[in-house]
Amino acid sequence: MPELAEVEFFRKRWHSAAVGLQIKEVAVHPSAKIFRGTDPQKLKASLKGKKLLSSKAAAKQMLFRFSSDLWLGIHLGMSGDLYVREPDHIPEKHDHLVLYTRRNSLVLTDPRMFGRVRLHVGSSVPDWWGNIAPAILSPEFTIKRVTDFLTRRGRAPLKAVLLMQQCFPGIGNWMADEILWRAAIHPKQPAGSLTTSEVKRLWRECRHVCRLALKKIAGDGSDVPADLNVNIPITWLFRHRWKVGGKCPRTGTPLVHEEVGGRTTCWAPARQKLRT
DNA sequence: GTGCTTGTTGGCCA
DNA sequence: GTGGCCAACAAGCA
Repeated sequence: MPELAEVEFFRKRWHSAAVGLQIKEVAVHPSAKIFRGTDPQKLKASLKGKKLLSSKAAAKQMLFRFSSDLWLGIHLGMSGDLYVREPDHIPEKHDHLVLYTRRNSLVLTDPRMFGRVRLHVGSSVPDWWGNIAPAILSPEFTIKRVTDFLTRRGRAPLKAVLLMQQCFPGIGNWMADEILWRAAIHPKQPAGSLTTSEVKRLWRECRHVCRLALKKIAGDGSDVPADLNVNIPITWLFRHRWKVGGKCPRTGTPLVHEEVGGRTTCWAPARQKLRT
């Protein structure tokens, strides 16, 4: 499930529940594939007794910092979820990691196990964290950067290119469709064929969708919204894209669904025309 | 049973 | 070496 804003939502949920608290006990599901590359028993032994100091999110990744230079990196894959439960939570079928504090328990659940958990020890962030591309809302995400990337991936459909994390960190399937729909560009349009003004529109809508998604999904302040997605306005494609017979909220015309770039893609043909 | 699913990676091929 | 495409990973849901 999680794209940029959902990831931030999950980070906040763990953070606000347990920042400053000590991890009294840790439960791991030793055979869970999300621990690939990391020894779950070592992770368990390392985290026990440590205090959660801070956290951050970038792209679809999260990083939780604990005392003693310990860092927990989490990627939620397709179906991962972080939630908070009572202090005596008994792990359920897909709960692969549980961190117990005196007040609650932090639970990582992921049925499909496309997610990933890793441990890092050191005084600074792990190398892989530093390799995440500049955030879309950062000054480094420039029109030139986008133009160069689209040129390099010139023959690929734009939809597929928007999913590439090297340039568009945090964008996933629904955000890509939302951006293309707002920018009024066809998902199959070859990335290298965009006009200057189309690239500019694309760049602007990337930033716009990221900004609004963070606000609506992850919340404004330090508070965590009660639920994911409850605040998404009806004017977004998001609210219509999975409905049978769904209509474009701007034109009222039918939406279509088709696989583009290996992913189910939704668009409004009335707004998004393919240029040849 | 069938055919999907908000992600990423590695292998193949041009 | 680079870029484009696709299967694979695994489990649940309609």
